[in-house]
Amino acid sequence: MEEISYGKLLKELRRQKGVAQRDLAASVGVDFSYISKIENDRLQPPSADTTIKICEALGVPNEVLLSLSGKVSSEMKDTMTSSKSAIKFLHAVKDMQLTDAEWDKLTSKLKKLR
Amino acid sequence: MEEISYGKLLKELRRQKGVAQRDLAASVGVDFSYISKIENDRLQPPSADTTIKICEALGVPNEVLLSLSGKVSSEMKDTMTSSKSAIKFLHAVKDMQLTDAEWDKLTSKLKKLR
DNA sequence: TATTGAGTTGACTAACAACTCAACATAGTC
DNA sequence: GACTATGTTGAGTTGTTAGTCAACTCAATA
Repeated sequence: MEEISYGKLLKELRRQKGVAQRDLAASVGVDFSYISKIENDRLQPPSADTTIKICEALGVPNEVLLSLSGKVSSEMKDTMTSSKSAIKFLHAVKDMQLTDAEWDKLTSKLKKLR
Repeated sequence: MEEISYGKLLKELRRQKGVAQRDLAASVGVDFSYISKIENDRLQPPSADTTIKICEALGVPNEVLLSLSGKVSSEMKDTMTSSKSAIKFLHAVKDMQLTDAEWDKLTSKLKKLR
């Protein structure tokens, strides 16, 4: 089950919406040539923040591209490293190597926490 | 409840073991002057990888200093961004702004998952 | 008092991330 | 066949991270 690259997916999404690289770049706030390189996988995926803006500009959920980018927003990093308990959790999680199903279970447990 | 700084704790741990900065630095693989600056909080805590080496050199669990460093190993980052489900979890967690107690609860739920 | 061991400090740097800028190619259209 | 819209490429830029190097201080000891 090959995973599609960030670039290929971005190109596909952008074309689906019928948006030009320049227009997308303008609404995201980057140079259009950067978009080109990203789409052709010449560069690493953009920062989490830029990816989020891209998703917003294209009207797709952030997660679509974020999960392919392998990046975490600085905000997110702060959330996860702000307390010892959070870091302990991270370690436990790393040691367990959760499956997707387990992640989902954990998310629902999380929501029941309040 | 003031939290001790990374530097202060490192200095304390190192002295407890009776190790000189130069010796610690040598076994970690950094310049000894770097250790000095870290201990006096002149620089930000080292990378997660270096912190782990420091803990190993001093014979204390990684978590002791890692939790104060506010950093996440690249390995950890991979764990957290490797799947869409994990990323969904991260978003849910960010939105909730968990307390320490809640993190601990979540960790115990995590352990009961298997 | 010279030397040795330990720690501190300022200035500098290498590597990387996340881009920009300018030039060019290519296809359609007036 | 010039003009326009779109995309690609190479080289360079900016900021940050994670340190290094050389010079110094201070205390103990031979």
